[in-house]
Amino acid sequence: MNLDICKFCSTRSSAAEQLGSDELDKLNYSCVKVSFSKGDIIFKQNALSSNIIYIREGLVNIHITGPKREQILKIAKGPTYLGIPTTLGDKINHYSATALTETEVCFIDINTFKEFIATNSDFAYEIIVDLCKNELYHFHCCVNQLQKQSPGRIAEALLFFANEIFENDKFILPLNRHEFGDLTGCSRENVSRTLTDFNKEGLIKIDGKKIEIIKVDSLEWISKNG
Amino acid sequence: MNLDICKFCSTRSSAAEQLGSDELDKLNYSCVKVSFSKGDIIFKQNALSSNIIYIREGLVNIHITGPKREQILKIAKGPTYLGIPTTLGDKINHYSATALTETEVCFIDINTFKEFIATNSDFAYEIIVDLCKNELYHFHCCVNQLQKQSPGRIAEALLFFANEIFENDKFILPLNRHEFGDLTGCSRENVSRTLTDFNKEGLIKIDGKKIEIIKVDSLEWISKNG
DNA sequence: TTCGAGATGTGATGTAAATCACAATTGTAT
DNA sequence: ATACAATTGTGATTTACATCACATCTCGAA
Repeated sequence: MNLDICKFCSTRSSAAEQLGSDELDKLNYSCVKVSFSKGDIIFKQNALSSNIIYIREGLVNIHITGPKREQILKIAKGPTYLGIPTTLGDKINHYSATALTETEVCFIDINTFKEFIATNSDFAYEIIVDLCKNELYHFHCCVNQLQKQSPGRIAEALLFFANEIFENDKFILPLNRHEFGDLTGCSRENVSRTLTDFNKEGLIKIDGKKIEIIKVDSLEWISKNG
Repeated sequence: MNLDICKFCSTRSSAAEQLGSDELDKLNYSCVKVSFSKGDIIFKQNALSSNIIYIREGLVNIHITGPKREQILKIAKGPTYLGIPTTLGDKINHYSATALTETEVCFIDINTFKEFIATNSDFAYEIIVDLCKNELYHFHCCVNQLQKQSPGRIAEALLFFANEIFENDKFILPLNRHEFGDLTGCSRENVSRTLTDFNKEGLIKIDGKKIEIIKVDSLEWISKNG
């Protein structure tokens, strides 16, 4: 698999041939590639950050410490950028990022990034569209969480994993029941109960973390109207 | 008051002197200024859009139709841009915008906007930071709505109006109780009750829509921990 | 294998807040 | 002013869901 899709990595490698080692060091510093294992913290809420994060490959849990419990804001899936608003803005991470799978990450220096934006308007456009997706997600999230009751939110989360993350009706949930509750705004117990209900009604099949969506339409209905 | 702060309006007026009337028409079309009265719909959810909206002056209610009730996502305050992700993305409005006060709006043609981004990287940067603010707001919103109970959400909304919108502890709420509930995810009755509670406890003073924040600290505490 | 810790399922109970119901108040047009 | 509609306040009832409590299951370490 070719993971060398980071714009800054490619820039570096093509430019490297014509550069002396001092300049090469400087450029190396502008994009550093790091691997994370499941459970590793990529960056922490409230910490200072001067890098843009490019998730090359892997699933990442984006979460914050809420007044009562940990709140999962979203599950990010590579390839995607993280921390652009933070790093362009007040430089303080407004959320934590934790690897849910083996994850390949590029840390891109802010100045390198800014230069790239300035000389490449298509890229700026691409980023804005990417941020757009986030914005839409959050609009979704807000309505979802506010108005639907728990079965609706849980159904939506299941469809989200099937459609957006795994692109498959059969998948292994990368969260435990507690974390699934942190994502959907439910208690651990409520998640359990609702999943077994869905199971009994034949909407899904569960075997621990292995989940199979059976009746997509019914789940979609619950997600929209439940 | 000088309202001519729209980048595209200024471009037009300075360029206009050297242009023939055909070219002028074309440029006029690229940025159209419109006034809205209180209650007017600026654009509607699900409608097609090929314009970026620049709110020059005024308060705008950003809302969507949820499964159960209308949901207010945020109160936008000019000067600010709206619809950038929409117009760069799938061109369908993902929310409605309704004027809460007299509002001055520029409708900017997408091509004009794109050209401007391409030739002005500072501007792209500015927009990304602006979108960033939105993203942060929504993170806030999500945790807020999910984990706090209603007094906390209502306290936060009151502080939001005082600090962000009116920059004054005394203000006239631009929403009725029902709409205030749509913003905070509460029923009309719950908003009433909570506000009278706050009033009785001396945290605020209410006279219909006139609200005065008395004990900021207490409200902040409730907003954070309530 | 056995053990034990963490994860999960499930019933009983408590509670925040929606809903229902109606009264009181305010605003608005005639 | 009068009438009527919309908004707001407040009590009573209902309900979704959290919390509590405890049983069961899973899985890794000894």
